Amino acid sequence: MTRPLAIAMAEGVGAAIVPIDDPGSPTDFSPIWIDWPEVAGTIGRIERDDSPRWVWWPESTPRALVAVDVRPARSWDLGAVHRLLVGGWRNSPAAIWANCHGLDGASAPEPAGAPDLFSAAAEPVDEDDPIHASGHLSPEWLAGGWHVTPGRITRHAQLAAECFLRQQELVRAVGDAATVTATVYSESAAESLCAELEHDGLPIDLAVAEALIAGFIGPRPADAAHAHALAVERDERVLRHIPVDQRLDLRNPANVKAMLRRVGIEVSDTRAWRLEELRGDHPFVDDLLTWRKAERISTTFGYAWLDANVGGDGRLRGRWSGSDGAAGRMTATVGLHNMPADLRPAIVAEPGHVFVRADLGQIEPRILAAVSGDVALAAATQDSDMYAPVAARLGVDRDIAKVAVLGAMYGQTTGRGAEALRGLETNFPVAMAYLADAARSAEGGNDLRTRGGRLVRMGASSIDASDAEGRSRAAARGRYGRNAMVQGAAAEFFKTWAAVVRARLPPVDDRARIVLCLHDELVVHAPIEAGDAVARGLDDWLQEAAHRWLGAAAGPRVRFVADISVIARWSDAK
DNA sequence: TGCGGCTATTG
DNA sequence: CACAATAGCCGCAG
Repeated sequence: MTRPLAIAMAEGVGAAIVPIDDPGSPTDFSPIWIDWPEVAGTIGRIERDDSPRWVWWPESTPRALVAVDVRPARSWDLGAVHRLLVGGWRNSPAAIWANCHGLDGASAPEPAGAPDLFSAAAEPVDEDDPIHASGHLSPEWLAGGWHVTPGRITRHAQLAAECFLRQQELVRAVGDAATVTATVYSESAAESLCAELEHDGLPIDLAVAEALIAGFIGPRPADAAHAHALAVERDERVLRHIPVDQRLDLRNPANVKAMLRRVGIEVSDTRAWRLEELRGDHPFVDDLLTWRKAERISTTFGYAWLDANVGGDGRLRGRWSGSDGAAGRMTATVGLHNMPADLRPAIVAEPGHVFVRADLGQIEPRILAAVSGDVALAAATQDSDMYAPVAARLGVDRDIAKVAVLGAMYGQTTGRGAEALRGLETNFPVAMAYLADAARSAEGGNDLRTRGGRLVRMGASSIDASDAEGRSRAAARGRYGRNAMVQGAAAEFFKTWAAVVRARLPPVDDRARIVLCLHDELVVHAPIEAGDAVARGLDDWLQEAAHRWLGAAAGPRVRFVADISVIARWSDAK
């Protein structure tokens, strides 16, 4: 049994550790205090000797540990568990505490702000007491960060220990305890990974990046005036097609629509995919689409983006979240998840290093086979291209089968795939019923839980079926819920894989690090000589992750596959 | 100044 | 533009 240790720390002050051995009264446990100079050494030694499960409040503690070069293997991230249990993205200590104590988050006390007419009569608060009279965590106490003391840090650790024991009980109450506990561990590991991704950053070659950007918008402007002049010049190349007295703002979609009408083109909106077919109708359209591309680079992925997010060490850094949003996928800022493919040649491994890139093949339909327990669909996953056997069963082309399967998971009701949907229902009735059940439940406003136990909240009443707008909202909820069960389980599986890779990389080469997670893709930065071993590892560790993830609940055998390559730059992958 | 609409990019 | 995300700019309400 891995020993749980609650930990809280503050840079420059020290760390408090509270052993959690007895579920009786954790706040009575004797805490261990470590002064700042000894923090890295002592915690590193405990990690090596005992490998405990560290229990912590989210975000600051894992980041503080990475900053002192401690990367614990096992954790129980109270924020990750809270998000799993109650859904949504909140992970503040106040919200975690409230849920652990059966309190309504809405009744939480507001922090006392600047004195005004109404707060003048408020009762004085004791800033040394963490518990408010309402039972919630005291906002004044939480806000007392300016006065960080060993006593206060120790109290944080004790409160974390208390929440851990409550969360353990809540986790046991959610579905299959082994599955949910396994998810808690991998979700917590993902939070550690997020802290590490923020710390390590993604290698980027600045010279290559600048050259690529220059290809779209020209060389770096000397000053603001020059930048403005270049922007006017770019605008002019599009507006030249419009009479001078009728030129409008290219950044205003309504104006663009009006100018399109001026050149004889009538559209309901001006999105690129719609204008693409009209490229040949008038040169204005072609120049407009080129302008849009350049404008996007200029505003979102231009020189300012490099200046703001690339460090002096040539690493691109953004904020990472282990489970934001609806179904619990990882998210990242500053374009780490939506960088245009055109800029990817700038993501280059450092000298003496390679990227080992692996992406899961057809992850969502494979996950659907697993979570639904559909034996026929699981049989199809034995093929490295599972759409081929599905197409054979349906008697349609592979592309039709693929669109139909994706359509079923997204809730599509029209188009090419809709006809093949009936074939899916007769050949894979278990999987289709699983999706239909999720959709029906969500339409009615009922919350769902993913296989790993994540609550997917609908936040809507079931009385919406009276009018057209209400039916439309209900249908949207149905599509959302149907997809969340698959996308969410896929996210949980991906994080299981990432957690295994994170745990297994150091023995192969402790300089090999995960530098990017992209929903179904992992990028590891490794010394050249470790590249092949890491590549073999990624596949082995995928099988290990599949074994763990599938093993936690009964179901047919499902095969997972990955495409793995050892490359110098991100864009080199197929 | 905050928010919804529109747009672009990715999985 | 099915499901999800981040992020920029614009117009408009307050």
